[in-house]
This record gives sequence, C-alpha cells and structure tokens, in this order.
Amino acid sequence: MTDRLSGRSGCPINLTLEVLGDRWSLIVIRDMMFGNRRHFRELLGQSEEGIASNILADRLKRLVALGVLSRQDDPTHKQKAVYSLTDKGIELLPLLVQMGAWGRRHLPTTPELAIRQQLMEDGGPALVADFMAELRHLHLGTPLPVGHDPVLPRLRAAYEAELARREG
Amino acid sequence: MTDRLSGRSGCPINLTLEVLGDRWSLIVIRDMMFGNRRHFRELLGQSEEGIASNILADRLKRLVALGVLSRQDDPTHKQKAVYSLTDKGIELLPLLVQMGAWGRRHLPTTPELAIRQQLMEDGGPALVADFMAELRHLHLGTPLPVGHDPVLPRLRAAYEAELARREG
DNA sequence: TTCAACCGATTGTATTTTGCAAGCAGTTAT
DNA sequence: ATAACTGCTTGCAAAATACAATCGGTTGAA
Repeated sequence: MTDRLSGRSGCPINLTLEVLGDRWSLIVIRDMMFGNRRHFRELLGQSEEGIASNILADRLKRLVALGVLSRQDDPTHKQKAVYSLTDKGIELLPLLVQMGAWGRRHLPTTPELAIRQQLMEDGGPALVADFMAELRHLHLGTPLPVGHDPVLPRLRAAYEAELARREG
Repeated sequence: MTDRLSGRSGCPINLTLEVLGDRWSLIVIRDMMFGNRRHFRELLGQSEEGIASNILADRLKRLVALGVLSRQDDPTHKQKAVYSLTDKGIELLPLLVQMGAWGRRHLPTTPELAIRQQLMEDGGPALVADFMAELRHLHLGTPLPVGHDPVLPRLRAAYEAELARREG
C-alpha cells in the first residue's frame, strides 16, 4: 500500500486517520493484540463492544488490503481463516497505548479494564517493546528474545486480580 | 463529561475511539495545535483537507460538549468566536505525535508535511513537553517556563526550509 | 450612509456508511 | 444422519457525511 487512499493530503496524521479513523478498526486490532483473537468468530463474539458481522468482514478485508493485517488459511480446518498482525500492524501498539493513556486519564473507564492500561503505562517503553517482540513471535513467527518474560499472561493476571479484588 | 457516550464499553481505548474515532475530530485538533487556528473560518478554509462547514460546526460543538475544546466570544468582534484547547485537549498531543510517527513510517506522506513530524519525533518527550507548555500558554494563559524556546516557530521554520530545499 | 466583505453557522439534498437480523454454502465432530 | 460451527453475504432501515447555497448580523472602508 504505497498510494494515497483519498485525495485529502499527505500529512502523516491525516493519512493515519484515513486508515484508522473510524470506530471499529482499532477495536479489531486491540482485540487481536490484547485478546490474542485470530479468527473471525472470536473477533465477532468475544468483544466487549459487539461489532456487527458485516462491519467486521469489511474491516478485516480493508485492513488486509492496507497491509495492517494478513490472512492465512488455517491448516487444521478447511474453512477457518487465521488473521495475523503484520509488522505494520504491530507497530500500532504505541499508538494504542497512548490512546488508552488518554482515555484512562480523561474518560470514565471501567476499573477492571483500566488496570491493563495502567500496567502498560507503568511498564513504560520497555514493556511496550517486550510486548511488540511477543506479538512478532505470535504473529510473524519471530523467535523470542532469550529470557523473555511473557506480557500477555501478566496483563491477564492483573485483570483477574483486579476483578477478584472488586468482587471479593 | 463524566458519563458514557454510548453503551459500548468502559475500555480506555474504546472510550477514546468513541470521542475521537472519526475522520475529522483530530484534524481539527491538529490544526488548532500545529497551525494555531482559533476561528471557525480559519479552520474551515486553511486546512489541507477541506472540511465541510456543517461538519466543522458539528465537530466544534461536539468537542466543546466533551470538554476537549472551549469556546469564548472574541472581544474584538461581536460575531467572532475563539476556540481554545482545554487541558484535556492539549494532552492529546502525545497521541497525535504517535499517529504522525506511524503515518510517517508506514504511509506515503508528503515530505514537506512529514518534516514537522520528524522534528517532533527527533525532539523526543522533552520537545513534546515544551510544546504542551506552549499550548497551555496560548490556550489557557498559563505562564511560559523561564527560558522557553518557542516550538511553533521551529516547526514552521523546518517546514519552510524543507519547502525551499525542494523548490530551489 | 451605503455597501461589500466577512462572521459563525444553518438548510436542503444526495450519497455513503453504519447497524441489525437473518441466512448462506461448506466443514467438522458426534 | 445431523447438529454445531466456519467465514462471510444479503436486504433493509437509520444515521453520518459531503456538497452547495445561503442565512442574519457585524465590520471597515468609501
């Protein structure tokens, strides 16, 4: 994808908005990153927000065309498709963290959903880099750095601890 | 603005998308920050992308209602309105910088528009902090730190230097 | 005092995007 | 045989967006 999408302008911020400036694209990417959802039905049914199936199909097709995601056939099931983040997609992580940071500070977030965000912020750029390395492993097959301490379980643990704290 | 917008979810990323997840809101904020545009007509006519007047009116109203912008009467002209960034709005700068960084790396940007972005990236968090202090001065009247080296002129100079380099 | 330029919007209309519910043909596990 | 599941499509209503024209009021210069 090297060509202009619409004829608005070549401003970096505008171009990013033309790719991601809607209500659902980044939700899909968020769920792929933080929820490790790789299949259509997973993305469809297990999200907090409830995307419609036609919208999801459209966004997946679009993001694949734009080079943010890729799509492979699942070898274990002739009808299953596996969606992966490309490197271009993985590099959206810092943007998502910034969005979450602003939302956490300025909008009425739910505590058990905000805790993951806080963990990402507290971990700083090093944690973001670790998570990106982990995503490259999960989505691109890149080997993990030696001594890598997995990030996704840490995020899940923080979420469940907060949930337990609030319930119990 | 402390209440949920729509009933989607309390996830920080989702809430931010509900506020800013469209093609124009962040364009308006970008022009207010980097172009120092404070009036309706300035925002309408001088942007690269050409927003429609009804959309602009809607976004301004909406962003004011959400506490990202504020609106004051211009004392020099009974019909003029001055739009300002609130602190909530100014704190979107790191998000815009991240968006620009991703766009510059992965999308076909125009060199003279990308140069400002590169300057922001090269300056790192310190430059972003300086710029935020400057925005607080321009929009909220906060005193500038002693020894402050203005950022907007630096950005403009970089833009014009790149423009001259490419023309001459 | 006239008048053209400018002010922040609004109106009307056409087009596009979104949201929702139902359903498709093919695949798999029981 | 069949029921559950796969990614994805269809039809239709509602909402958002785009475009052009224009509004009533203000201002500055002739």
